[in-house]
Amino acid sequence: MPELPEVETVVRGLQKTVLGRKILSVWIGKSDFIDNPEEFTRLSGQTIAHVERFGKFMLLRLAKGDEGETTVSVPGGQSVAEAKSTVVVQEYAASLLVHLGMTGQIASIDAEIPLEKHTHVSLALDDGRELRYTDARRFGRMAYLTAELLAKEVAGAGADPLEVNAAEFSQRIRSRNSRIKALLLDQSVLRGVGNIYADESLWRSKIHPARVGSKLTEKETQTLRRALQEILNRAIVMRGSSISDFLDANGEPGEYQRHHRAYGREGKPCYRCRTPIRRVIVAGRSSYFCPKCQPAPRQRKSKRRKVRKLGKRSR
DNA sequence: CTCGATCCCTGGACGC
DNA sequence: TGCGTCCAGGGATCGA
Repeated sequence: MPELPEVETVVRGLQKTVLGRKILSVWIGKSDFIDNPEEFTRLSGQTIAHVERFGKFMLLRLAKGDEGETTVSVPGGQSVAEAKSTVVVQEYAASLLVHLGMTGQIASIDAEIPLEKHTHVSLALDDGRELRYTDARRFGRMAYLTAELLAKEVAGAGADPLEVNAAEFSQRIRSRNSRIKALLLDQSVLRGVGNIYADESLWRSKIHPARVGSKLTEKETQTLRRALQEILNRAIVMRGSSISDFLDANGEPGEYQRHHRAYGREGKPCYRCRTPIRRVIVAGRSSYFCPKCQPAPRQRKSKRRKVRKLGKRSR
């Protein structure tokens, strides 16, 4: 499932293959995962001026006509190179947003190659290739966004886990009464973390997934932050995790799945203490953890039990 | 605010 | 061989 490292890997691939390419025409198959398929005709004639990642989203920034990225005007006299490093760039009139969901793949493919069964969008490019989006389960999402819509889209997003500093991370986690697993998965807390890297970072920092954010110590919180960043960075280097069917923009699988220490390892020995890894559902998601290294929190609110007992008695 | 449940969707695993 | 069932999960949504 594409999370931050997988999306980053795909983005880097696209930067090598589609940057500066002009979109000549648009083909759409099934469109129920597209916000506004009728707007996609606007893609024709536009040039892919920039490709970036925002959490688990990919943003293909578009420039009108034949202008390449080097001729895009940037407000405030910033150079394009500088603008790239800012978190949210707004100088492009429109962007194509792509979310890979569970099974989405996007890649530049030779136009001669027949469409795959679950290819739903194909953009003909000016180099004889096609930028194709393929997604069997259609849990992904695409949208043609004006600068205004993009601003709305990005408004409530959480911090980038790779850039967030100690103070902000602490504030975002320790101010909440949700379980840490839920917080890590919440894209309005941190953008880009999914089930795999949440479990991996919790295992690494020896924190049980059902611990409550506000009850983590500052030390634990910072250990978690460092673990998360190290794991994400390492996973990016390894081109992501290929479980199920993740492939990068070149159709290559990643390697990081070989380094998973918790995710998907139910019943297998913990790499630290040999205790069998367990799987529980937390925040509605499978959560893999070591019951010895990651001690469970003491009973969460006994509110339910108390209310019931007292209620019966007093009424 | 926080929770769990439900839905979306299809391929793959599993049981018979 | 084939069919039915269950499960996976990111995110939206809804009721408690």
